[in-house]
Parts: sequence; C-alpha cells; structure tokens
Amino acid sequence: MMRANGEARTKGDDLREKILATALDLFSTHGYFNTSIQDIRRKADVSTGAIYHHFQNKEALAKSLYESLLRQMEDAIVQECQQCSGCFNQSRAIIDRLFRLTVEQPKVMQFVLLAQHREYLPGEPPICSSRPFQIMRQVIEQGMAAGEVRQMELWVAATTMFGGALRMMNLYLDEVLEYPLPDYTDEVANAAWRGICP
Amino acid sequence: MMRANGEARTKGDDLREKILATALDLFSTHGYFNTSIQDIRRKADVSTGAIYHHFQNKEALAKSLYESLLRQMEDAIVQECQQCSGCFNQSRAIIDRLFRLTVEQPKVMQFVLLAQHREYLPGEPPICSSRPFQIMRQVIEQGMAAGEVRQMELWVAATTMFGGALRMMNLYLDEVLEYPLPDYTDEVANAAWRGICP
DNA sequence: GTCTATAAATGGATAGAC
DNA sequence: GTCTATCCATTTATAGAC
Repeated sequence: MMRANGEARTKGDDLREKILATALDLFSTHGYFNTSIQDIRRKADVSTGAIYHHFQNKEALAKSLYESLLRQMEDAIVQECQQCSGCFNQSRAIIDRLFRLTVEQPKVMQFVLLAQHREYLPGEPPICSSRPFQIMRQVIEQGMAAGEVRQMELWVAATTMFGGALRMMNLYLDEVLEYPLPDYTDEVANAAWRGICP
Repeated sequence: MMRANGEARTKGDDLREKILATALDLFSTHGYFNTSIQDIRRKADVSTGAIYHHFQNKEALAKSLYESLLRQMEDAIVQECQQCSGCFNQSRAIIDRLFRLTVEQPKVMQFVLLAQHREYLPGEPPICSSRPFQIMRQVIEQGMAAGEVRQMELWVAATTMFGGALRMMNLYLDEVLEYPLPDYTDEVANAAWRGICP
C-alpha cells in the first residue's frame, strides 16, 4: 500500500483491474442484482478469495467501480471544456464527448448513467449531484453570467441544454436510433442552444 | 373470471389491488430486488398464498403492475392531447400533465420512468418504445408535417422537446429542485419549443 | 495473496388444510 | 380463495490450507 505512483503494477493490481472490468461487464448487461459473486468469479477466472481480498464485499466492489468511472467521466468532460471557450462551444464539446464515450464504452455509460445506484449503494448521492453534472451546470451558469445565455432558472437552462442529449444517449443504448450517435451531435447541440440563447 | 364490466368488485379484487399497491410502494422506494415476497406479504397484511393465487410469481406481479401503470399514463396523455390543438399546445399539455402526475404520484413515476425494468422483466421492450413515448413522438411528427416544427431529424426534435422536461422530473424525484415542479412548466415548455420551432 | 470448501441466511415458490 | 408451514435453491461471506 506504500507504492509510489508510476511504480510497476503488481500482479495483485492486475487481478483487481480484471475483477473490476468483469464486474462492469456483468453489472451493465445483467444488472447488479442479477450478477452474483459466483458469476464474476467464473467469468474473470479468479477465486472467491481473490475477490474478497481486494474488496470488502459486493457493495464495496460496486462502489469502487462506480466512483472510478465517475472520475473518469469527470476528467473527460473537464479536459474537453478547457479546450473551448464560450458557453455554446463548451456545451457542444461536452455533448460531443459524451456521445463518443457512449459509442466507445457503452457499458460504462450504461452503468454510470442508467443504473439505479441508490438501490444497492445506500447513502450514495443521486447522480445529478455528481461532479460531471455539476460541471455541466457550471458551464451554463457562467454562460448566463456572461450574457451568452438568457436569464432563466438555472436548472431549467441546464436541463434544456443537456436533457435532449442525455435522452439521445438513452435511445442509443436502447438501440432504437437509425444512425450512429455522433451523427446527431450538431443537430442536438444547435437545437438545445436555441432554447437558451438570448 | 366471467364478471362483466361494472359488476361489484369482489373481495378477491380488493386483495389483488392491495397487493399491487403495496408492491408499487415497495418497488419504487427500495427497488424490485430489495423487495421480497415476504416484505409485500407483511406490509399488505396478506398471506403468501394470496399473492401466489393472484399472480403466477414475483415477476408476473411486477409485469402486471408495470403494464397497468403504463396504460394509466397513456390514458392521461391522450386525454390531455385531445383537449388541445397545435403542436406547441399539445406538447405543453403533455409536460404539464407529466409534471402534475410526478407530484401527485411520485411513486408511480419513479417506478415507470426510472426503474430498469429489463433487469427483471426479460423480453420487455425499452420504455422509449412504450405507448406514452410513441404518442409524444407522434405529436412532434404531426407538428413537423404541419410546418409548426422545422424540418429536422424526428428523434432529435422529440428529445429536444421532451428531454428537458424528463430530466426535470428526474431532478424532482431526486429532491434537488427548489420550487414545486409545476412552477417550472411554462419555462421548460417555452425553452424546449424555441429549440424546434421554425 | 490466492485458493477450496463450507457456513449461515435468505429468497422464491409449493403443498395441502380450511 | 385464503391460510400456514415448509422445501429447496441460491447467495453472500468466512475459515483455514497453501
């Protein structure tokens, strides 16, 4: 536990990653409750003992996975924002990145955005108060302060800007869209922007 | 099983309703998997036998509940649409009704809109292809045909119009909104409409 | 650190009386 | 139609060897 950053990964770390990756796979496709420790053990080809060595219990495993993916998502969004200026450009960049993430890592988005974590992670705050969503609201808030967005209730402005995009991601994950998700980026961002621009 | 409509409700019907109401309560607050038949039995003050007499199994109980609530929601939306003309008025009326339903029956909306039914109802189509959502898309489709909505991808137009409202319902159910949901109706509907009007 | 074997509990579902 | 008692499968988690 005293390893410095950058040190060679131990075999234990690999195993831990393998367990997490397998759990993500199973949780996102069958759900947390339909996935037993047995299932993870079998698919990851590890032993029960290994799982319980790395994680206190099933819940802690899910919590660790959830938090790690949320951080990952936050980093992606922050990075995207820093490369743009202006409320529209930043909002559009966020949608663009979210759409690409959804296509590239559908299981991550399925697990992070759609699952009802509070059913198995008691005490976890709702997803809408997580960092990624906070950042989206901040972008809109700054835009409003700068006069790029017209004066309106902040929650309404934020849901107007990003609500449609989130629904589109939902539709993609439910496999009802005709074209690849990124094809819709511009139309979605432009339409949403019309809703909140002065 | 041969009762004509309108005939007096039997004691069995009452019991069935009681079981369904209790199941909705528990499913929406704790989730399907965190609710055992025991829990329903205890809270509804009925016996295990009664539950299994009225429903084949736990899954069939959930399915019956889900379908009944979806029909209820569809009726509410259709009724609302018929009292209005024009794409904007109809869309606004749908949002208005959805918001009121969310406040009046949060558990129903929690269960119908937010739960991941496919985790426990295998074979169930995704919620976005259910009748209520089909109707919302039809309203937009007709508006586009009539020239009230500008020409754009139908899915994008529909998510732009209703995506923000659905997110707001989400926020309300997560208890993060400052004011009562219906207070936001006009601002939400107007902002969304700006996104799709010509 | 990782393994196997197993404990302890809970769950869904059924049988059969009334 | 409704009840009680109970079976059987599954699950999480632990104990203890290597």
